[in-house]
Amino acid sequence: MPRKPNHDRAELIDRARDLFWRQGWAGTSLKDLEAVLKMKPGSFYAAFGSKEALFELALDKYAEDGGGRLAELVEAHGPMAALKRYPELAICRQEAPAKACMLSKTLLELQAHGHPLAKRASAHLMGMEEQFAVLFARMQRDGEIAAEHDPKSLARRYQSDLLGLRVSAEREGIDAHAIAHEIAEGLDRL
Amino acid sequence: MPRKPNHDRAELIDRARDLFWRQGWAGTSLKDLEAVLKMKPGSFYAAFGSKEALFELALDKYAEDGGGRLAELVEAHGPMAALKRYPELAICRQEAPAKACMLSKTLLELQAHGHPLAKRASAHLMGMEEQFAVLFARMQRDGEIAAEHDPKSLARRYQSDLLGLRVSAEREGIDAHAIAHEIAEGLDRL
DNA sequence: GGCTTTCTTGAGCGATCACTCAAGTATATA
DNA sequence: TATATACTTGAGTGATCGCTCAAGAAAGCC
Repeated sequence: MPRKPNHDRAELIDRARDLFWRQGWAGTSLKDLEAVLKMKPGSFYAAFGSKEALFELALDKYAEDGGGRLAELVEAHGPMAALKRYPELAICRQEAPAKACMLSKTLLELQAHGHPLAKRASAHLMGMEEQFAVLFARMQRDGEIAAEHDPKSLARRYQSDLLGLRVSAEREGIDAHAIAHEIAEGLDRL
Repeated sequence: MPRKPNHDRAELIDRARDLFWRQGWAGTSLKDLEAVLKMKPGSFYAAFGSKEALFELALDKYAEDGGGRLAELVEAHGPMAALKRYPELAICRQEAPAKACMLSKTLLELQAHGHPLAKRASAHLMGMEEQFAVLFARMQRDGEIAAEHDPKSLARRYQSDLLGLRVSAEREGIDAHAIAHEIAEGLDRL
C-alpha cells in the first residue's frame, strides 16, 4: 500500500560517513547533512532518528569496510603481504574524504565528554587490533615471523604506527608514503 | 591611574590551554571558559578579543612548552637520551589534561574547514619535527647513529611514531608505556 | 575627597544548533 | 477510481552558540 522511500538507505549512510569522516561530529551540522543527503529535516528524522544515530551507523560502516579491505588483502596475498600493503592502502585512496582514521578522529574529539560515540569508536579500534593480532599469531604459527614476540604486542604497535601514519598523512608537506614504506619494512625485522 | 586586572594573564592562558587541549575547539564553549577562568563575558572579550584568539595563544603556549621540555632533556642528557625519554614523558604526565597531542587534535578537528587554527597547529608540528631533525643531525655528526639516514626522514618517522603513541595513549585498555618503550628501543637500531 | 581611567558585570543580541510536526504528496492495494 | 499508508515538505520550536555594550566598581593621581 505505502509509497517507497526516494533514496537508497545504504548509499545515504555511505555519504553521511564520508561527511562525518571528513568534518567530524561537531563540524557537521544538520544543514550539511541535509545538503549531502538531499533530505529535508522531516525525512531525515523519519529515516535515522537523530544525528547521533546516523553517526553510529556511519561509524559501524566505516569499521566494517576497513576490516573487509584487510580481510580481502589477506585472502589475496596472505597475512604478511596484507599487513605490509595495508598502511599504504590506508592513505592512498583518492576517493577517501580524509587520510586520518575516522575512529581515532571520533575518539579524540568526543572522548573528553564521555560521549557514547567515543566508546564505540574505541571498541572498533580494539576490534581492528584483534584482527591484526590474529594475523600476527597466524604468521608465527606458519613460521613467517619469529615466535618470541607476543602477537597482541605486535598488533598494538602496528595499530599505533598506523594511527600515527594516518595523522601524518593529514598534514601538508609530509611524504606519508615514505612512512608507510618504513612501517612495511619494519615487519621484515620480526 | 587605572586599576589592575584581577587575574594573571599567563595563568589564564595556561588554564585555557588545558581546557582546549582536553575538549577541543568545538567541545569548549564560552560558558566552559568563563567557569574555568572565572571571568564574565565582558572581561573575557576585553582581555582576549575572541575565543579564537585565546585558542591561538593556548596553542602557541602548548608548542612552546613542548619544545622547551625537549630542549631541557637534551641539555641534561644529550640528544639520544632525550629522544629516548621524550615519548614516555609525553604520555606519563599526570597533570596533563589529555594524552594525545593538542596540535594533532586541533589539526584533525579543524583541517576540513580550512580553519586558520589548523594551519597554525600544522606549522607547530613542523617546528617540532625540525627540532627533531636537528637532534638527529647532531647525533650523526657526533657518530652516535649511522650517517646513512636522512635526518629529516628520521625526524618525520619519529614524529609519526610519537603521534601514534599519543593517540594510542588516549585509548582505554592500551599499555602505551610499552609502545613508548618500543619507540625508544627503535632508536638503538639507527 | 574628587577625578580619571581601566576593569568587571550580566542582561541580552542575532545566529545557529538539533529537532518537531501538521500538512501535502505519491504509491500500492482493493 | 477510491482509499489507506507511507514518505516528503519546510516553517518553526526552544536551547545554546559566540559575542556586545552600557552601567557600575575599583584603583592610581591630584
